[in-house]
Amino acid sequence: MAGNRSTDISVGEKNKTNILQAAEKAFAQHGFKGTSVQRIADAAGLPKTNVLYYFKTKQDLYQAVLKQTLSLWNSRFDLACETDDPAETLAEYISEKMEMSRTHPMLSKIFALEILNGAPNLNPYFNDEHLHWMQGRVAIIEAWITQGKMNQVDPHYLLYTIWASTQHYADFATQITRLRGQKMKKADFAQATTTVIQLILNGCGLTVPPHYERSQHDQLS
Amino acid sequence: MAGNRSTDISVGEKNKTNILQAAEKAFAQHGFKGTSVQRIADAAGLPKTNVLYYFKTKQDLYQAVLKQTLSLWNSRFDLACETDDPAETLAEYISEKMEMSRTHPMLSKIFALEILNGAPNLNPYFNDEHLHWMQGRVAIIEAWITQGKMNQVDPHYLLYTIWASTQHYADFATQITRLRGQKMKKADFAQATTTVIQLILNGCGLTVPPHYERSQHDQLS
DNA sequence: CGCATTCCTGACCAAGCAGTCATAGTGCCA
DNA sequence: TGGCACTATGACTGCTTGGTCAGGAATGCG
Repeated sequence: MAGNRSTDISVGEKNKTNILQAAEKAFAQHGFKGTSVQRIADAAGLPKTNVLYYFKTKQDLYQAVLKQTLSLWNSRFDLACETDDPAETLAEYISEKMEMSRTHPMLSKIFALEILNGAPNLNPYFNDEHLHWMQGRVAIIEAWITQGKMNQVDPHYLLYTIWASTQHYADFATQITRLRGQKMKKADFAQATTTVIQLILNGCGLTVPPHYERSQHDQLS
Repeated sequence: MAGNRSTDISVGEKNKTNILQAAEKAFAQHGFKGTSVQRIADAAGLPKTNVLYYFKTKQDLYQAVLKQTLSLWNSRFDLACETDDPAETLAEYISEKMEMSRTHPMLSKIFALEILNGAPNLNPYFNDEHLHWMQGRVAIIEAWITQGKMNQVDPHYLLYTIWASTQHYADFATQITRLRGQKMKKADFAQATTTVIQLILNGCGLTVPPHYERSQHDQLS
């Protein structure tokens, strides 16, 4: 038909991404067991058999969604080194993770559900990567401590705290929304981000870089 | 038969608690949808019909488990007032929550799963209680700030951070275990607790009370 | 046009599920 | 002894589910 000449992607690819989007939403909300292929198909506006045509099994589809999820873990912190400024580096890392919680809450939820279920679908490859990443980051933080750049804080628990307090805004959004009476908007996330940065950086004996400081008009009376 | 004369609880009560324990474990690991009544029955060593005899529906059983879960939220912080010492109060609160994550990880997971699923089973009563609690705690923290006892930190985000970074050790135990290579022991929890306290209290501009300080032999080289 | 590949789908099936029911054992009190 | 309440359970039912299959439509390409 006319009008679609610019889309050189095949109909198959288009359908696949469409299905993946619907699946992402469904899995994030209801978990693997709680999501039926029929529900995903309905959300994607396709017959169930068509979904099974592109992804042979529900497992395959879930694995594909999970793969996207793991891209969440990429960050500029991956490339940090011990000569970097800890305050700047950590603030940016927290900022990145908060932005992830805001813009991709469903992927965060899927990861959380996977962990809660005992992570049966996280393959050894990811585990190794993850462990390797962890060891590298821990070494850098320990170097910063040795150099006297920051307080002595166990790097493992520091990282867990950063993950927890940022992912929380995606995973526990339901709870937060109920307590606030409305969903967190972009400005709320900005405020939450500065608060988390303030807490953790000060907690490490670091000074919050000017760029990440609370802006004037956000001050309490 | 002989031997049971000291147990004045009826066989029914004994079975009920037995079933509840099995259900707690199963729901925490596989969620509501992912748990079959049969599985719970097997874990409890009873025929499925017997489980349904005590709890008419799977929903009922889940609700009963969830009710236990909500007891997690009780804390000595509930009774705090603005004349209390913020450092001492918050340190104790964090300590309590960490202890909950250590001793009742499954209940924490069930709560997390419930929230992730959109909290369809949290009744309005709990929501109201929870909101009321929140408002009370926020007021106290704001008073502390006004009194100059601690830095200006948005109380809401402070509380979220405390919840997140403590519950994390229950909900994400699988991830932590894989990264460490082994489960966290009691001593590890103690260290994690002091680290979280240090981070958050320093983050608020508070001094960690001596009792909650890292002990000497835990120091890094 | 002709053929192959990709795409699409209704009908169907076996398994697992929550929940019902009829039946039966058990302890207790009158 | 009879009756009642509680406890227990195998057999069964109706429904949802993931997945198969056979056949048909669209598309691209020589």
